[in-house]
Amino acid sequence: MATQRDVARAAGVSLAVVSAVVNGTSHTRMKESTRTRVLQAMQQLGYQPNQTARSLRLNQTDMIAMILNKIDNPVYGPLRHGIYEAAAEHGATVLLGDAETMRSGSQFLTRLLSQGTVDGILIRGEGLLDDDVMAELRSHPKPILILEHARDHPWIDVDDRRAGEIATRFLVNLSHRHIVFVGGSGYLSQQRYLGYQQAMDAAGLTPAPHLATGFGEQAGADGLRQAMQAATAPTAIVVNNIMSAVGVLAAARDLGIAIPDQLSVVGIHDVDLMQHLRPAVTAVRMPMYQLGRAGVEALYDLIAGRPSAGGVITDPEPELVIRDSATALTRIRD
Amino acid sequence: MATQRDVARAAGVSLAVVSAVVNGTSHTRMKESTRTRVLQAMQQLGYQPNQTARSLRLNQTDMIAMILNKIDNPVYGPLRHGIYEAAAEHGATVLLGDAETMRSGSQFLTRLLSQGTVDGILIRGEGLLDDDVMAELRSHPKPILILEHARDHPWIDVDDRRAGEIATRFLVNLSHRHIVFVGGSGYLSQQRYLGYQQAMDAAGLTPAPHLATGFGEQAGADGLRQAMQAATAPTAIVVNNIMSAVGVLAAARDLGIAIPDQLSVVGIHDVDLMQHLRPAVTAVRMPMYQLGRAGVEALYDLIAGRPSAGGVITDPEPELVIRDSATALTRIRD
DNA sequence: CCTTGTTGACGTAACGTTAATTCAAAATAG
DNA sequence: CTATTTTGAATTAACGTTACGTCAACAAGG
Repeated sequence: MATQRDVARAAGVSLAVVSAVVNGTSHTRMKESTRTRVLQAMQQLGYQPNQTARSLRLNQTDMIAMILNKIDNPVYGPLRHGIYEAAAEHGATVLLGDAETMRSGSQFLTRLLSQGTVDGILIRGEGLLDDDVMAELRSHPKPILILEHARDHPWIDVDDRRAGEIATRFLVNLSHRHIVFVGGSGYLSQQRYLGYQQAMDAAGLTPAPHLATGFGEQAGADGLRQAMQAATAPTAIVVNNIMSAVGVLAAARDLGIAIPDQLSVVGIHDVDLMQHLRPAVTAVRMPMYQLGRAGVEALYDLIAGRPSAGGVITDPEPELVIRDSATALTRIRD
Repeated sequence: MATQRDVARAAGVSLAVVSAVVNGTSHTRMKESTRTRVLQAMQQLGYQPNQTARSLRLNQTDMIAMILNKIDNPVYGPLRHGIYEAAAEHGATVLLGDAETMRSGSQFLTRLLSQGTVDGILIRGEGLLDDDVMAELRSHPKPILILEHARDHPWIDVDDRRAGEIATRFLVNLSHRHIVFVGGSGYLSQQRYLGYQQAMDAAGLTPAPHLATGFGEQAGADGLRQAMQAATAPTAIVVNNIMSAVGVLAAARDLGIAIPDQLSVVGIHDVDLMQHLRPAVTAVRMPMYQLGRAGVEALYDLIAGRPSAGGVITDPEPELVIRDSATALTRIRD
C-alpha cells in the first residue's frame, strides 16, 4: 500500500510536508496550494497511515486492554459497553482479555507485558489474578487500573456495601423481619453482606449468617434451600448476584414457593433480561456502565500523569429497580 | 525500558545476536555460552520485546478485529468465546468493534482501515454495515471474513434454514398441526422461515405467513399477540430467536396462556440462561462457538493465502435442546 | 542598503526490530 | 603447510512515521 513516501513523490514534495499535512503540524508550514496537492495525491493513491509506524514513533498505540473475569459474563455487559464507548471517545480501541486464562507465562500476558502493545490496562478479575500475575503486571511500563477493590494498585469500584444496604432496607420497609442474605464468595459478597448487616442493625433486627453458596444459578438454588430449612423460614431474601437470583426463582418454582406472595426476593446487580422473567426481578442496579466510563477516564488520567480519581463510586449510587419479586409482608408469620 | 540495544551492550555482543536469541533464529549462530550471557542480561534488565517495532518490521501485528452486531448481544457469547480462544491459539489477540457504531468515517473504521492495525477482520453485522462501509472495508489490505451470508466476500455461517426445519419438525412430530413462525427481519429470519416452510410442506401442512415482528423481547410479545388473534389459534410456535422467545414466555404469562399445556414454544438460538427460566425453553442451539473457531481458522487460511473453507457449517448441525416449553398435542383443537 | 523576520519547504535522525550480508578466526582437509 | 570449510559473530539496511534543525527566498523596517 501507499506510504507517505509515495504520496510525497506523487505530489512532488518532501516527506516532511506529507507528514505535516497528515497531522496538521504547525511546525512545517506550506502554501494552501501545496496542501491540496498533497491531499489529492493521498486520495489518488488511497493512502492510509500506518498505525504501527506511528505507534513506534510516538510510543503510543491508542489501544487499551480490558481484562475481565469472564469475557462473557452477562453482568459485565454494561461495563464492557461503558469501557468501549469511553475508549472510543479517547480515540482508543479495546483489546480483549480474559482473567481466567491469564496465567503466569500465558500468551496474552506475555503480549501485554511486551512494550508497545497497549497504552494502559483495565482489570476486573474478582480474585482470579494471582500474586504472580499481579507482580508481573506491576512491571508493566504503562498504567494499570483495577476495577475492583485493590490493595496496592490504583482502583475504582462501585459501592457494593451500599447495594446490600439498599436491598435490605427496601425489604425492611416492606415490613419484613426475617430477611436472609444469600451470598457468594470473595470480597464483593462480603461487602454486600456488610451492607445487609448494617441495614438489619439499623432496623433493630438480627442479621442471619452469610449463606455463602457461590456464584451462579446453582448457588442461588442451594442458597434458597438452605434458607428455607432454617427453624423459622425467612419471608424475604437478598440475593448476592443476579445470576443466583435466577436460580432462586427457578428453585422456588420447583419447591412450590410462590414469589412474591410467600417469599420476597431482591437481587443485587441487574441484567436487562431480568425484567422479562416472571416474576420480573426486583433488583439493585449497579452503575456498571458508569464504572466502565469512570475506569477509562481514570486510566487516561494515569496515562497523562494527572492525579486520578479512585476509590468507591458514590455518584451515581446503586439504584433500586422495583419490579414484581418483592412485596409488602401482610401476614405476620411468627 | 530496556531495548535489545541495552541488552547487547550489557552482554557485550551485537544487536544481531540479541535478536537471534529472542527469536531463536538459526541464521545467526552463537556459542551456547554467549546465548546464556544474553539471556542473563535480558533477565537482569527486565527486557521485554517491543511489539510495535516487531509489527512494523514484520508487517504483522498478531491481532485480529472482531466486529459484532452489538458488542454485548448475549446470543453471541459463545461466538465471542470461540473467536477469543481460537485467536489465542494462533498467538493473536482480539480487538473489539461494534457494528452499530461503524459508520463511514468513524474512529474505529478509520483505525481499522489504516495499515498495520490488524492482520485480519471478522465481521458479523447482520445487515448493520451499509454499502459505504463495506466498500471501504474492501479496500483494506488484510483479509476480511464475514460471519454471515455475504454476497461478494468470503463468508461462513451456521445453518439457519436447518434450524427452522429442526424446530418445526420437532413440533410436527409432537402432533402439532397449527404451527406459526414468529420471526424477525433480515436474511437470517428469512432462512429460518424457509426451513419452517420446508418442514411444514414435508408434513403436508400449510405454512402460516412469516410474522416478522423484529428482534428482542418486545418482538416476541407482539408476535404472540398477532398469532393468537388468528381465526384458528396455533397450538405451537417457532420463535425466530431466543430473545424473542423470552418475550413470548412473558407475554403468555401476562395473557394467561399456559405453556406448554396450551401452547408449545420452541426457540431458535440458545443462551445458557434459558434453562433457568420456568418453563425452561426448548430451543435449537446453534453452533456459535464452533462458528467462532471456524471463522478464525478460515481467516487464518486467508491470511496465509491458503484456500479457505467457507459457506454454511453443516457439521456440527444445529442441535435441538429439549426442555419444558414444548409438549405433545393431546387434545385435537380444530 | 543592511538587518531582521517570515514564509515555505527540505533533510534527516530517531523509534526498536529483523534479516541479509559480510567477515575474522578456528577447524578441517588435502 | 596451505586451501577450504565451518563457526561465531558484527554491520547495516530496511519497516513508515514524526519532529527537530536548517535554509533559501522574499518582505519589511530602520
